[in-house]
Amino acid sequence: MDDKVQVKQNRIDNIMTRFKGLGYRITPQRMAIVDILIQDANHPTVEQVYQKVRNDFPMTSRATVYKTIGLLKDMGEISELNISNSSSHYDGFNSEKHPHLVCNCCNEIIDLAEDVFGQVPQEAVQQHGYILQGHYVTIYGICPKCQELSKS
Amino acid sequence: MDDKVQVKQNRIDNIMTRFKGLGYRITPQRMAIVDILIQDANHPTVEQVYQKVRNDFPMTSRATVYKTIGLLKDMGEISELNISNSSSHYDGFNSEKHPHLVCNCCNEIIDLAEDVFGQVPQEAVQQHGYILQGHYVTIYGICPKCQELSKS
DNA sequence: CTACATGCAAACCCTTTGCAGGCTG
DNA sequence: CAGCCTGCAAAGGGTTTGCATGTAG
Repeated sequence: MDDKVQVKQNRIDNIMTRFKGLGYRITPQRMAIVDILIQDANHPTVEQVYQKVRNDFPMTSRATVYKTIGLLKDMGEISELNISNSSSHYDGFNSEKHPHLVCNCCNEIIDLAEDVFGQVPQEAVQQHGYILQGHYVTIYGICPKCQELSKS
Repeated sequence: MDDKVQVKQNRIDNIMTRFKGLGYRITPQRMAIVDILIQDANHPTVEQVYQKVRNDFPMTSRATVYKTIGLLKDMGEISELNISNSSSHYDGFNSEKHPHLVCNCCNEIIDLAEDVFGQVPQEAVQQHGYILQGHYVTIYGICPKCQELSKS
């Protein structure tokens, strides 16, 4: 348990170091935004990040959230999930490495273990002469909680 | 070859019959839109469908295309691909059954064979108590044509 | 005559951008 | 003082909606 917390903290520190190295500044808001994206296992949307940052920094604007998330995306530190056609969700870890399980009812998004699909994408791609760059897997279903709710 | 054409034609006929059964009318424009979505293997966007319909029906508006595609989506006859965060692509066949291979360079989208992943999604989902409803797989890479182009 | 179909324009949502002012190094 | 950071408001792109008109059954 403490290990996981430590891993995330290290990740945040690394990101901040890279940030600095690229000539960007580390501000309290940015710290908070990065924190939310990495700590939060819920793959938040920009709006959700925005609301959370505002708990601590009420003056924060959406533009700042968008801009910071844009930087992190360009740095390859977070990835964008195109789960639905409305707003994008963001994953603080590499989304190509693990599938996502989405509840069609409450929209909960949970991470599945890495490498469930092994070499399958590589083999599938080679047949078509493609060079593999990544793969995204989204599985849809109904979560246990929503199954319960639908019974009553 | 002729088989494939026949399969698609049957599919179009079935959709039209369902359309009628639901109380909707079959108009030349709608015929054309359904035709494009089913015949076209390129997973077109609304804009692309719009442009194509306009070849035959220059007065067609975007709204009509959106509304017709909306109906087909609700009927479960076509599926929406959230490949990128910009405009949606539409697949005339069940997208849960086959992965898509997308070229990061020219944005070509091709269908891979069905069932590449077998029972993997089912197993992954059961561990979390979910009821499986579907899964979407998108694999990204560089297609042979773009590999050639980048060499020169 | 009722109900659906169409085109237009406006509204909407999410995201990006430009700009003026503020702050950091 | 150069350059990044912020908030605001405006613009942008894709999609949806309301309404008046048209048309099929």
